[in-house]
Amino acid sequence: MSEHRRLVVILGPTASGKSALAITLAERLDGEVLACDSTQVYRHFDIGTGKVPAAERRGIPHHLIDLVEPEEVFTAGEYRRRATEVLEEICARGRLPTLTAGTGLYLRALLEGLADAPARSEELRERLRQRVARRGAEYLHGILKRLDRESASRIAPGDTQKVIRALEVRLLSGEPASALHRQERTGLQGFQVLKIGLMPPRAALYERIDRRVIAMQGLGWLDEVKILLGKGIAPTSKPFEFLGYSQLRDVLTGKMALDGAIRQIQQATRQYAKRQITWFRKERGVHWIERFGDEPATAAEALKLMGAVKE
RNA sequence: GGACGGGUGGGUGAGUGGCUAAAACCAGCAGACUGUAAAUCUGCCGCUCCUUGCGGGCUACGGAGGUUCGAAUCCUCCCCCGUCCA
Repeated sequence: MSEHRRLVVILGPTASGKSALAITLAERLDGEVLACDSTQVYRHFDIGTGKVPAAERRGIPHHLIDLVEPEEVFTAGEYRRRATEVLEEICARGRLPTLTAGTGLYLRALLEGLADAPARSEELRERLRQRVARRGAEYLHGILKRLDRESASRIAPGDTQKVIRALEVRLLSGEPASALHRQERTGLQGFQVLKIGLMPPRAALYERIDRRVIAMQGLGWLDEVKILLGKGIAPTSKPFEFLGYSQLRDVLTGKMALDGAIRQIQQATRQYAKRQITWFRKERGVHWIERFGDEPATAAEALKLMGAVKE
């Protein structure tokens, strides 16, 4: 019964056509779309994060988008809570949840759960960061080596961000992160999950990325950034770290020329796509389709996988 | 025509006699990653051979010669590029 609830996950690198496929499937199967994307949860950052405009959603409800303001911090744990709720609601309505996943960590957090570790503490992080500033990254890694040898051996000394998180966990919980990570976690319960992975040929994907950046430009991306800055959103807030937003911010403050910025955004996006591919390759139980999500053949194959169509 | 400055590996750019297949950064390739994840980090990155080693060989710093045990580094001529003078 509860196992009869289904969840379709469409995962893949940026620009692989996840949204298009999700909308097509949702239309055919009475579904609703939910995003698994760390950037689309931010309000006002629309064009560059690739949110599907309302007019192009063909009436399909979209969830887990525009959850927080730019100055807020959003995390994988928060995503998991929200996504679980939304999933329940969609199922209660008797509809099929269709998840588009670009953020591997969030997907894992939702499907497999997170360790029972403490949430981040800004004060503690600040103190640790100051340590790094004064004594260097190696020093902080040395402390971790003393408090949690196993994590220290897994985290590169130069990876201050991860060293700080491991120390934070150890200091706040009293237990090494490595031990907490070994504990049983409860993942998503009661769903039969079908994972469809989009993996178009690399060269074609990169071309599409390049073209999409230009297209976003044509949609008024620069103006969007101008408005964001005009609203007084701190240029240092989280979403300004997202692909393109930092470059466009620099264009507006005269630190960079537009054409150079575009080239840089294209490049950074290609690099990001590669990182996503590296992550998703390890994801288990994925039905890979080596095509873009907006190709008819892809939808046909996906529908077949779901047993919705027989040929 | 003359005077300087410069031509280095895919790019930028250090290097002024041996420690240099040549810093650093970028790009590229591969990878890691359980609350910042569109983030953060790691490895490789001239060719080639094998007994895979702080291993061997070859090629490489505009071109051709030369000096030297040894040259990207010094000398000569030539070819390009930039600036200035005529």
